[in-house]
Amino acid sequence: MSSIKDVAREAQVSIATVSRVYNNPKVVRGKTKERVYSAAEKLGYTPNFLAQTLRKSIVGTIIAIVPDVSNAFFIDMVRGIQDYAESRGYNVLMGHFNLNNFDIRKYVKLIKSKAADGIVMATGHNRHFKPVKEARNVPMVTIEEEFMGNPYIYVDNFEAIKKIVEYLAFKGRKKMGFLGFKTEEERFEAFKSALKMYGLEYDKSMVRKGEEVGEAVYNSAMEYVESLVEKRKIPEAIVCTSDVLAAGAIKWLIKSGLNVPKDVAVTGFDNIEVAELVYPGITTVEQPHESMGHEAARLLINKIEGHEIAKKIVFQTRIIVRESA
Amino acid sequence: MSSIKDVAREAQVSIATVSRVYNNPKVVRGKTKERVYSAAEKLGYTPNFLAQTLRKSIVGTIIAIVPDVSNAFFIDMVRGIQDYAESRGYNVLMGHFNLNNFDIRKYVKLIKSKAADGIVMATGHNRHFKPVKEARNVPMVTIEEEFMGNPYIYVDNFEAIKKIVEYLAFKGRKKMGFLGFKTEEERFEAFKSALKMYGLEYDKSMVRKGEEVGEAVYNSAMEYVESLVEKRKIPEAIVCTSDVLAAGAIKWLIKSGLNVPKDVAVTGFDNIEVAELVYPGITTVEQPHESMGHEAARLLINKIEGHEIAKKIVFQTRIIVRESA
DNA sequence: GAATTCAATGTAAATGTTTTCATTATCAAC
DNA sequence: GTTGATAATGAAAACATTTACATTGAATTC
Repeated sequence: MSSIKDVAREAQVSIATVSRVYNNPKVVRGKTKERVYSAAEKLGYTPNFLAQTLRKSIVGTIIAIVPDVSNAFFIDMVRGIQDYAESRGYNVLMGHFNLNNFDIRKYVKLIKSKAADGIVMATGHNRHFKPVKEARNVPMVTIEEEFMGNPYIYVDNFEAIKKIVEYLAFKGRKKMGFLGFKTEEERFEAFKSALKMYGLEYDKSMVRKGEEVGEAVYNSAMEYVESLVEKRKIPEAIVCTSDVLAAGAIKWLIKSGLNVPKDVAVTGFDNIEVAELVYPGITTVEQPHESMGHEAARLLINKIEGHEIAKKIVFQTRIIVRESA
Repeated sequence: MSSIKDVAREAQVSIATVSRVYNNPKVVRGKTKERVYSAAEKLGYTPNFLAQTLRKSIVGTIIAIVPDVSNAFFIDMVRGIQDYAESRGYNVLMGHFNLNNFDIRKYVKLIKSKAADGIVMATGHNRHFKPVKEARNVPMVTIEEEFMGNPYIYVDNFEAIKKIVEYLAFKGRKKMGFLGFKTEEERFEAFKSALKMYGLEYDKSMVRKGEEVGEAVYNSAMEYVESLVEKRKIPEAIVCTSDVLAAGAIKWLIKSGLNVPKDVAVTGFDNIEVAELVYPGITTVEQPHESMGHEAARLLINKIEGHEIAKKIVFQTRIIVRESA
């Protein structure tokens, strides 16, 4: 690989001039520029990124940490992050983690060692991670939940679930079940509080909150439906905390000879492709994943570059009505 | 940020010794090591990644380029890449592309500028990208198809489709349709050739090959089923080139009052979560996405580190039988 | 006690840039 | 033809490391 020195020699100028041609071309004479360009072309020269950032001490890379869950909406989020980062000239380093052995220190180290400038962490499990002192001064933005006092992007889960329950209540459904995970406390609280708000009875036996770690989403839905059928306590509606759960529930309800939505209405959360793909299509809450990623990256990069940024950005959701409810 | 110099001063040793403590600890005396460690601890020192790699001229970063399509299996692939890269101490930089305006030169530049060491490109559209001369000596491994003579990871599509057709023929299905995309030439050829092999008739009116670019997968399935129903030419089986297509087809078949699999059997490709999630579950071909990513990363890193590597790795597939066929 | 080894450490060059400051070239004005 | 101003360029320091080579000091051998 040829370096700036080689180009300088070839073009018969100093290395400073070559550098200027790339960084501040207007200060160098047209003819000299020509010489430098053709020398660079001839030698196949590309400025060395490492040397550049070492000298300028700004890296231009952010880390996106997403959970080790093949959930379609994380891709959209990552794309949002990546797209925006690119528009600001930043690269995105992929990080992912297993819920059961996540150690953010690995990523913090990348920041401290100047391999990257900041972190976007996209997960709904922040509360389960203990704060690490090393992460004190690391530029960080989280999605879904706050973490260590950093700015975060947030979807109004409470309002979303309230709207769902309201919609179902409006359609005349009274006995409602809930299918979600233990970690989704906010959504569950919203569910109970919405029931109360609309004067509906809360029946604990129609609730399942699975362990997120290591439990297949699909199995959770299956077991839930099986237990309902066994107990002969079929709700008129089931509020699910994801489209995948909803799809699973629908499948097993149909298999059990029940009709969706006639016997049981089912709602999802996320509005991922699956919601449109299954039959009946899933009525769900749309989360603007890509925009969320976008905003997260924007906040982070602004923070990295020393601008004042918002402490919290709340996204509102909307209900997408399909056939399942 | 404190540098090696500060640590050296604090520990009263030369910077070379500090460096050795991190890179070759066994050559430095226990007591000295102690002093250096505690100085580093006190100053919160982490070796500067940029300076390290600049000096050592090995970066430890690979780029993973995936299509700008939220297809679930790309996540698995990326995870495979990331997982393996991590095990070898490499970082993964995310790249993605739009089919209609992809320019690999952007990523090639990252390699030339030493921001990364090599590229894994995961797409089934390589043949549509024109070779760029800049990419000549860039370490690169592609998934699904060859590109510019680079090593690649490959799934035996021909064999896979043959097995599917065989399975359907064995189940007594005679009139078969095909739903895929124009770019999936190999799978289509396999379909036709398998029909011939089993003495079945090829009916062009039961084939749809959509334009991949810009066309929603879901719509493609819908239009396909609608046209079949309209023409009153319902095949006994439909071979789809992805699970998403299959799910869409199933949905519209059911909506049209047909029974899957009784009236029409439907098969997918990929074995992504959706295949399990919908009702009826989709009989499909499993592609080992994660392993493919894994292997791709392995090949690439070995190449980067100068080892001899295979020109091509072929993965075999297997049929996963569910309810749809 | 001098010579020999070898372990531990230090010195300084090298990696490829950017940028400050200094120098030289160019040109207009007198 | 000086002078002065300005435009163009160069020299060298700085960024934070690693590492080949040199030096020191202690232990071992005779």
